[in-house]
Amino acid sequence: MKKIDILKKLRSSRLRPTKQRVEIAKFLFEREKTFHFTVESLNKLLIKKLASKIALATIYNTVHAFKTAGHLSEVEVRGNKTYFDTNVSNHHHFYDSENAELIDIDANDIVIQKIPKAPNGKKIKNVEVFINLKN
Amino acid sequence: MKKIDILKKLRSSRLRPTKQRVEIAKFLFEREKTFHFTVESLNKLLIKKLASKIALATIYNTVHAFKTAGHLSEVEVRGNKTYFDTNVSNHHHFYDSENAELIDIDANDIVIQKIPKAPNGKKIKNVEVFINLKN
DNA sequence: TTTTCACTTTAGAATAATTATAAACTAGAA
DNA sequence: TTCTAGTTTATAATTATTCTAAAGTGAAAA
Repeated sequence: MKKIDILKKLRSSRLRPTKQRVEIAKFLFEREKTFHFTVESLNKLLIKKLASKIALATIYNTVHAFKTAGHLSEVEVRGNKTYFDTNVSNHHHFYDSENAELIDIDANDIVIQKIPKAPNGKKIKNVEVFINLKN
Repeated sequence: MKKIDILKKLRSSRLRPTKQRVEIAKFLFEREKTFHFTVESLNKLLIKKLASKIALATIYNTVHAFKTAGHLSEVEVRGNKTYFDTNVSNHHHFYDSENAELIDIDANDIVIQKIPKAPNGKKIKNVEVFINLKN
């Protein structure tokens, strides 16, 4: 993803392309593969990568702004920290608890044959499959 | 579940049947239906139910001891709090985010036709399906 | 350009969930 | 009954996250 596209992405979601947002966006979206992270891990990686450091609060703000804008998705993982994913399409996850690592599974690689109907006036919003791994 | 069975359950997992553990176990396991809770909600319910109150740290200790012993399972739910479930068999969940409520789905009510194979030397430990609900 | 102001960033305080500590208590073996 | 390892408890500490309020900045308007 080019810098110009980063700027477009930010502007299209009514987020001013500040220095910090552009740097974080470049770090997150200029990748081939999807990227999974927690705010803590992202912060550490940004400290390594960037000359000037970005305030932790800004990283929280920015990640949430990106999530709200639909540029990041939040992944439910048992435990204390919140995981985010640059893959915002409908997909699933392997979770390797030994390395606290998420691995994407394409939506087409899982086919569900039978599913219960939603209870009392509710509808199904989405179905997430989470496959825990062991050695 | 009778009191005698509560005592058995505790002893069989090498947990001394202290007053607090017995009370918490009775509250959790003397039920027809499965019960979902957070430590916070359990604490509130126990305060209502019991004359003497149990220290919050003890509730954390006990819930974790029960989980380690296999009497409770932990459910992955996005968000800050940890949910527990008295249903320890293999099963799935609906999640109604509006009421922050979990609803059990029997393992037999979901059939997965196609599943990817585990990556690099890993094996599949278990598969959890999580169905988010909306109105 | 310069001005202006709503939007942002920031450091640090505040909050919330959970875990650690260490002293007092207790179940159950001897 | 005595003794001891296991347990409970109040409280402090830790961890993740959010809040606050002051200083900074993009970009529209003058």
